[in-house]
Amino acid sequence: MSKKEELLKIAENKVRQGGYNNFSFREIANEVGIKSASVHYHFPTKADLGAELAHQYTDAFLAALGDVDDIKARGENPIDIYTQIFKGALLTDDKMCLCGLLGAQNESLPEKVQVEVKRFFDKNLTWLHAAHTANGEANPAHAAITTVSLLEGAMMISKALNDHSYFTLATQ
Amino acid sequence: MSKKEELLKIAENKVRQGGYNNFSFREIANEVGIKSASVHYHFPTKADLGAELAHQYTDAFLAALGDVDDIKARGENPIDIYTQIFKGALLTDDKMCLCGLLGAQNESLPEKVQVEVKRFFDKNLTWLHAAHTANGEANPAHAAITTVSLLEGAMMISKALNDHSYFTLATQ
DNA sequence: AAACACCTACCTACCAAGTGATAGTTTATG
DNA sequence: CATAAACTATCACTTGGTAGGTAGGTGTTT
Repeated sequence: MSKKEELLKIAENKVRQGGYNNFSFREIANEVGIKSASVHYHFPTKADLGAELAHQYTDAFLAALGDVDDIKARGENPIDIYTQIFKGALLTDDKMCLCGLLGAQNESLPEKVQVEVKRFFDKNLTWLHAAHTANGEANPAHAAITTVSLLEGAMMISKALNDHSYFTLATQ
Repeated sequence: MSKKEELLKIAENKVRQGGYNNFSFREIANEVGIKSASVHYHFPTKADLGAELAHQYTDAFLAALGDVDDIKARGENPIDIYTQIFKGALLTDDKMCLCGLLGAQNESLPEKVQVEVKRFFDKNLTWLHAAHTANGEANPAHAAITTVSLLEGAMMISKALNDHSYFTLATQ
């Protein structure tokens, strides 16, 4: 794992705990064993780091989701898959969704980062629209926004109450 | 309106835009026309300010909700009232729910603030449990967490996508 | 009435620590 | 030798917080 990848991984954990302002170049540099000035070699500005973080997070999330048609071909329900991936993110890492937290504090973010957060939700809604359509939902647009809202909200409240059982209760 | 109340009002707006770190004593002091050192007279530490902010927000929110029995007695649906109050907070102020944002970044908050955020959601879930029970729901605990999750999530995504129509779509 | 203590709500002046960022330099690798 | 990836050293600025002072009001004692 390259220093750059390490920096992103550490920054991701910090952002998922406390938002965009919850990490500094000095902190993440210390944790990977380099100097803060060297972080600027990999990421010219903090906004660049934040944007790349959200971009890679989105790509990894979509890759984990897979293809709606493939899921249907396997005889599985894509909405169940989607829910399980959200649940995994919360239970495995005990952390919020990166783009969920960033989305909530959207107004205070550099524009570069806002664009990537928007991309995350656009892609999620597109995927969910396809999934609900494949499921024969009458109003896939409505079902899509409802699905992602419920999951992000349940995640947020589980973190606020420090009790994952609320997520389980909301999604069963 | 006293200086203290002004400070809280300005801090609230900033937190609802970008979280706990999105305001400083200097900023809010400047905006009300006093010095940052004087803010410490009203709030010994930043954590005290944050905690009082969340506490007052919760009280105001509960007051706006009113009593479940009264709502039922008027022949209205308390869940509709609850939804409308959430919608009003988003549309009127164009801002996230204060405790929603704070809840998402819970891990990075001073404990004093965490306690108040927890209080917000505990009280909300209690209110919703009573509301769904009054509505004759078979599983009021499940319905309560589902209701608040959907609304908080829809709010977050509407902010992320900078388009309130997603909130409307999710709640109709 | 005058003197006193006390309180509220601010002030000035300062501090140590942390912030993102820059310029220029060195070291290791292919 | 060239490039990548780090370094040292420093910058201007912001952060929460503290120490101590002060003007004006209230109340209480002499």
